[in-house]
Formats: sequence, C-alpha cells, structure tokens
Amino acid sequence: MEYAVNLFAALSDPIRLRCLALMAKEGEVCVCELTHALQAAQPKISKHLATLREAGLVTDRRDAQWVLYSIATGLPQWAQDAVAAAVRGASDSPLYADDVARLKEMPARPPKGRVA
Amino acid sequence: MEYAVNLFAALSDPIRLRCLALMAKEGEVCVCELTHALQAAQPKISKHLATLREAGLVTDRRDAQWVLYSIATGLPQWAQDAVAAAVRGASDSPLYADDVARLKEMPARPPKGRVA
DNA sequence: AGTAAATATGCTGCAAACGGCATATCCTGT
DNA sequence: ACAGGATATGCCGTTTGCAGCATATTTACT
Repeated sequence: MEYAVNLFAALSDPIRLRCLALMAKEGEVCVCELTHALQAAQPKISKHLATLREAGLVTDRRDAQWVLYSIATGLPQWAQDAVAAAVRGASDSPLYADDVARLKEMPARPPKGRVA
Repeated sequence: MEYAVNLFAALSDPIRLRCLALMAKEGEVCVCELTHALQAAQPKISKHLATLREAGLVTDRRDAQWVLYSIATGLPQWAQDAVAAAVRGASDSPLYADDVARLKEMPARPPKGRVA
C-alpha cells in the first residue's frame, strides 16, 4: 500500500508531471532541456527529478556532462498504467504544448543518440 | 494540469486508496462500513471521503441514515484509467485483504439495494 | 419531543512538501 | 591545472496535509 501511495504522491506535482510528459514524448531528456522547457530553476528541476527517481518512476544515465532521464521500465503493470494515464492527463494541459514548443526551439540542444 | 495534480494527490493516501478499493469491490459502501473495515476513526474516514469527493473521484448519495459512496463515473478516460490502476495497486496490499475480511464479518451491516 | 445512531465539520498541533538560494560535485576543453 | 557548464545537494522559511478531538447536523425510532 505504501508503495502505491508513494507512486501517486510522486505524480501529484505539476513540475513532475510536465517532466514525465516530455520524457514520454522525447524518450530521453537531460536536465538542462527540462530547465529550459519548463522555464524553472535548475535546482528545482533536479530535486523533482530526484523525487521521481526515488519513487522508481524514472531512470537516469550519465552521458558526458549531461544526465539523461527517461521513464522507468519494469514497473508493475498497474504502475505503468498509472504513469501512462498521468502522461495523458498532463498532455491535455496547454502548459504541455508550451513546454514542447520551447524545447523544440531550444538553442544548443545537447546531441542525442550518442550512446545506447 | 492542476486537475491532474489534484487527482493524483487524492490518490496518494493509504486511507483513500483502501476506501476506493472497497468501493470498487462492493459498488457502494457507507461510512460506517468503511470505518469498521479500516478500523479507523469515523471523522478521519469522513474527511478522507470529502477529499475524494472534492477531487471528483467519488459520488455520495443518502439512503436513510446512511450515506453511500461509490466511484464516480463520467471522468475523462485517462482519469478512469488512473483510478483503475490505483485500485489494482491497492488491492495488492495485505491491508486490502484484511479490510475485505473485516467488512465481510461486520455485524449489523446496513441493508443493500434498497434504492436504485 | 427526546434519544441514539450515522455522518460531517471546525479547531489545533505536528510533520512533510515545496520554493529559493547558496554551494558542492562532476565533466569537458584548453 | 584551470575555467566553465551541467547537475546535485544542503539549508531555511513558508505552506500544506494529516491526525485527534470535540461538536454540529441529520435521520430513525418510540
């Protein structure tokens, strides 16, 4: 029960939902991309990503100076369904469209697909 | 976005998840049944049910001296999926089995199906 | 009308969550 | 070795959520 509670608590924050929605769309995103897309302070983003990581919802991997985050796999089916529903719900918001637009026009976007 | 945040916040409490799981199983349950099944104080249950009601996740209807709660219908599809996932996640817990057992053996259980 | 059961609400204290800021760590290029 | 960009973490003040208790409200029964 506490596992489920922690999972839904991790989903109950606008910054975290917006990060998850971008990860769902992009596959992998680094912290500076999220910082730029959401127009939020970097420590704020980092701490919310830590919350998602501790809840087991995302995985991070280092690639050069960047840390790339993506939605975790291998969760229980109901948890995957919950995350998918959260992403769909978050994508309904106009905030999400703005985030996507800002990410698209981000200058000096870190290179993608360097390492598998 | 705030709508989604409120929904997941409503799902991030053990009492509320257990109530939802029992509603999913029973269809409708009254406050005294939840109080008995969860072995929690009545004001505590009532306040958590108010939280669920304000989040739009449950509907209540009065039947004589009882107020019967059930999972709301007509939510956006992603929200229904989220609730269904929450119920499945909550049902994984041994707490849920205990709640079901206590409800089954509850003495003087209020009559069901009196009004449609 | 009066009592008892069922339910809801108000109040208070405490603990957890969040934002902002400063700072530490890690990596890259020179 | 140094400088700068990217990321993480610690601290602090404020807010939010929750538990516990008392109390109000509604309903049924006599």
